[in-house]
Amino acid sequence: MPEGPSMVILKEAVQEFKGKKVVEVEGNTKVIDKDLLLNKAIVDFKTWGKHFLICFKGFTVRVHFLLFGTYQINEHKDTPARLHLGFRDGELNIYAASIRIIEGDIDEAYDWTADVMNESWNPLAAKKKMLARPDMVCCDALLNQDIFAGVGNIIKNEVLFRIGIHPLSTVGAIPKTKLAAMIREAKIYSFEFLEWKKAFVLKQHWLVHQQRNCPNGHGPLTIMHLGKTKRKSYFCEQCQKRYGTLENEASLIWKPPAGVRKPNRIATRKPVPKKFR
DNA sequence: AGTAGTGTTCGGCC
DNA sequence: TGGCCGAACACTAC
Repeated sequence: MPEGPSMVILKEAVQEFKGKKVVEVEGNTKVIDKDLLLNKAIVDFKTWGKHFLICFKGFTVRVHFLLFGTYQINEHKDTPARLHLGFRDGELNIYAASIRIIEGDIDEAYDWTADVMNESWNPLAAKKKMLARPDMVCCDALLNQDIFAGVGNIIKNEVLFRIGIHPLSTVGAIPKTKLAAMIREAKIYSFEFLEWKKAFVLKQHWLVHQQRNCPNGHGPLTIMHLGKTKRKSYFCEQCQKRYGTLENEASLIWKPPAGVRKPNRIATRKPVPKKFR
């Protein structure tokens, strides 16, 4: 769900509700005054990076799906929705997402030039932002939503492999052609991601992300949690060149704690049989 | 069947 | 004041 292209898919999928009046508001979100939305018409749907935006006159509902969020259109699960919008003919259900209201003009709230999927995406602005932080490592730069809104861990790993740059290379030290390639590929890969995801063939195009071996035959990939973000990087030491030196290198390499892991779910729930969904 | 992950925010602590 | 860290969130493909 979470990366930018998935938000574009969602936006396209809900076009039938554009201009339609919300006639029912439910859900366990705590931050929405349900009466605020009731009987209001949806002016537009927008996306900014990983944000899905439901625009009303004078305010916008911001939806962020984080890692686990899901949605359903004209169908629903039996679990309570975080936000349910009912229309005269149809419904939109959002689960496990972060919801917020943004007051006022949405153009005031967002820098559209930072969104790799937006027509206002500005590569030069991205270049400026990166060169303002020359010591930032490339894996952090790509995940920085102020610079590359919409880019997530998959796109990060694939872009760095495509351009042959080691994730711990610093932004200021890589050749300018590589900097340009990084910015260019962030957008190109995002749109390829979009098409592959629509065709349900995204995973089979991954060259390094969640892979074991270098696609160019260099043997096992290196897999480490890197950068301030500590997100998993998959990369090939031979294909991806490292530039620049780091004073604080140790702090940018993280190992997950060994030993007993905590359960990642609080309660188990029996899956609902498909025929009841 | 148990686990890791397409992510961000928040409070607490130095 | 601010950076760093862990917890929380809560779904599902593999």
